[in-house]
Amino acid sequence: MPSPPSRPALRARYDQRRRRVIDAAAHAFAQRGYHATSVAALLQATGLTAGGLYHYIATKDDLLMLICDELIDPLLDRARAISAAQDPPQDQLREILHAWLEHIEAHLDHMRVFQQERHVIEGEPHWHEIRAKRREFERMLDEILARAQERGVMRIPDRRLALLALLGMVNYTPQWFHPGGRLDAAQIADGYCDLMLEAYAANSLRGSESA
Amino acid sequence: MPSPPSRPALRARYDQRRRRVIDAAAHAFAQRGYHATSVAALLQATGLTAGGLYHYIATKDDLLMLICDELIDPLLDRARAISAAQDPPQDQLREILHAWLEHIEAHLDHMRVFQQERHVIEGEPHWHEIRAKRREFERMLDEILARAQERGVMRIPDRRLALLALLGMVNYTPQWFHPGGRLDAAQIADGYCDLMLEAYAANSLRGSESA
Amino acid sequence: MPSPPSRPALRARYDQRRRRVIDAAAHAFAQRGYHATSVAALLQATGLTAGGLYHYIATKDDLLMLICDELIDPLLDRARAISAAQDPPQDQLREILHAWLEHIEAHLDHMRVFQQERHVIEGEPHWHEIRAKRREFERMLDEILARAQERGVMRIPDRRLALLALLGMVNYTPQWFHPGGRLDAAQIADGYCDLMLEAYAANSLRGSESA
Amino acid sequence: MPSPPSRPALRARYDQRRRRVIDAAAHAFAQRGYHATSVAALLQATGLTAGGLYHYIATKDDLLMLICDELIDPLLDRARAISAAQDPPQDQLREILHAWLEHIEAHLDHMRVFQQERHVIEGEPHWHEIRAKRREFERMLDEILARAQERGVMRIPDRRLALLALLGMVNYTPQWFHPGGRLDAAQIADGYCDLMLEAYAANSLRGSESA
DNA sequence: TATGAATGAGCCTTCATTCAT
DNA sequence: CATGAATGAAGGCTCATTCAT
Repeated sequence: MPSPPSRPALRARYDQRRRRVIDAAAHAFAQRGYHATSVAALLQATGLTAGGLYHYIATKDDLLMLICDELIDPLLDRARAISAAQDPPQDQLREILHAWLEHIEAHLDHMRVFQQERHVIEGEPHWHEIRAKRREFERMLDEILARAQERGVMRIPDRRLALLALLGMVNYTPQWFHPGGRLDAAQIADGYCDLMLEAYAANSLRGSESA
Repeated sequence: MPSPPSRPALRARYDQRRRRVIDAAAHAFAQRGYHATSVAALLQATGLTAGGLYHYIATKDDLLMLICDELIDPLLDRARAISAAQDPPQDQLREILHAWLEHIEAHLDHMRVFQQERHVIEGEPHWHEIRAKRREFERMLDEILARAQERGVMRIPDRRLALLALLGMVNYTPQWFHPGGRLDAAQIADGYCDLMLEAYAANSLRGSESA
Repeated sequence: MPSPPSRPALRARYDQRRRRVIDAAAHAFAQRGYHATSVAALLQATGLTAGGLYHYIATKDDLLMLICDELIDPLLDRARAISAAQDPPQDQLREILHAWLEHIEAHLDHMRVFQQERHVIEGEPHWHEIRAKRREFERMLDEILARAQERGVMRIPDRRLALLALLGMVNYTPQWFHPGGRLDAAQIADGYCDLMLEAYAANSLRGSESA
Repeated sequence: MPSPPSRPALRARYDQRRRRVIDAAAHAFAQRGYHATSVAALLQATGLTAGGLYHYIATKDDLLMLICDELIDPLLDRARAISAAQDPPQDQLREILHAWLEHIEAHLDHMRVFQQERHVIEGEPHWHEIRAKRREFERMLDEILARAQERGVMRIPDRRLALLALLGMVNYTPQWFHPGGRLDAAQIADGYCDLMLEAYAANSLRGSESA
């Protein structure tokens, strides 16, 4: 893998082609799995030859990391922005879920790969960076729930479990979501948000009764 | 793979050893992943030799199917029993979640493997049987939700999404659950059950207001 | 590369076959060079298949180290014995040269490989051990020269240069020696020994004159 | 590889750059070995681009031949001159050794490559020319020894072995020589020359005694 | 019965060289 | 002239599985 060209004009073309390679790989990995996708299959999918592919990536593993990398950063940025704006926590929750599910919708293959190839990803040297970003994202979610509790908007018996339930339902989404289906990202986000807000509504009848 | 011994005394010992092989494999696959676990590693983990291992299994893939097989049937049986007994749907939901999470707790490695190695499992000829069982389980869950709706116990805006959310949170559990931790299977089951019941409570304040 | 069998009977057969592999590789490397000898060529030379070869070695590089390893130790042992026995230094020199050249004669291919593939060998992690042994051997040679000087048997203007000249002529030998030729190892050893003893004879005419 | 420019002004610049390429390659090959030095490394060392490099050479192998070619001819010319001038053979030996070791000193990298990459060089079609020149050089050395014997200046028990010993010590020199060290080319040449003259001195005491 | 040496197709990757731009 | 993306054959190596002993 030679270093990318530094001249801007060439660099742009290089980046574009590289992106195409990464997306094609994400699609193939999502479809058939990382291990079942041979480099030969990637060559066919990209139309490149063996040597050509390795202009854009260092390793088949590396390809996996590239898929994951470009996945996390943009979502993390949006989450930070939402978290920084001091909207009411229930609004923040909805916004972050919308961002998240739109991200899943936009990068469905990448998300599927990220979910499914944990063992490979965790074996990479890069892994700790990805995990750190993941944790930051989860911490922001948790803080929203905490603020909702503090402000009396939600009453959550076990916040850790609530967070894990939320992570579970969202992370499972790529496994069944298919674009153009009955539900779009926004509807799913609203569904999950309502689910959480209703479940832990501070002023629910049962909530009031048990108080 | 020679056929198992037919004399009962020998058959018992055979079955016991085979179970030990399957469990060891489940542990290794859960820890390192199916592809990263070589047959050689399995040999070391079981203390068997190459020839010895293949007395108990036909194939490495086959091992994966064995792990999955013994996983689904007992849970499916319990679910059928719960479903057949005509308890109130909210009780059925709680019972099935308890059964489910106890199953996860008891077969944590197997569950992790089942979740993580989808691509391999889906490539097996056996796969359609497993999928059929899986779908039966999900259908039973769905029917409980449907009955709860019919009887006015729950008011679910989108039952498909509610089901998928539930599947997501439970299926995600093996990824973070660790035995002897703060929460046991029963507590998690109750947490999820409450979450669902509260979220879709028919007589919630907000539910009534928005109606 | 599986670990070698521990049962003595099997171990013997294993060691014998392994030796045959190493010798065949040494021959091929000596003939065509390390890089020009593909693993496929090694397979043909040994009659093994790809997987079979890798029962005996870990790596093609490893093979090179095996060739070198078994080369140095026996000679070093003989040199130590000669060095320990406190014969007159001129006898020690002759003995060590005989041992050395017989070693070259007996392991001609290995020696050629060792001389010719320096760059590969020096890149190996094992390299520092080999270098240490090599240096010990050279130090023993140097000590013999030093003792010869001390005892007035030789008068050496520049002992370092004398040692390097000796190393040069012996190390060059594998490049032209061919078994069954006009000169055998003993004759060459004597030739080199005489060359050194005459060149630095303490009581030579010119030596005396210049003193 | 386009043909070099024919206009003299351009040709000079071309030759100069080409020389720089060859020297850089010699340095890299000497340092890391021919096979371990990729063309990419050569590009970095020279500052050229792939296309650029191939203006000056036809092939990576070709580069090796260029390194060797410019190595032998000048030394051979000097040797011929020394051989033609009918000085006493002991003076010729000294002169040729001085020329030789100065050549080594001046082209240390090239000499190292020539010594170390025998297998590659011998695979080249060009090889027979180089070998012919090499042999001519060795024949001239041998003739000097023969003349010394004829004239009674030296008494050499085995002239072939004496020649091989000399070739060995000189050819080994590039492996340990380092410019600016304790010994310069002239001192080494004298050391080797004295070594040979003393070893085979016709009128040595022991020589006379043993006769 | 139990062993472990052997199989061999297929894997990922490299790199000297070319040629459209 | 110069560029650097692309070539593609060949490389070393793996590993689930078999079977002679």
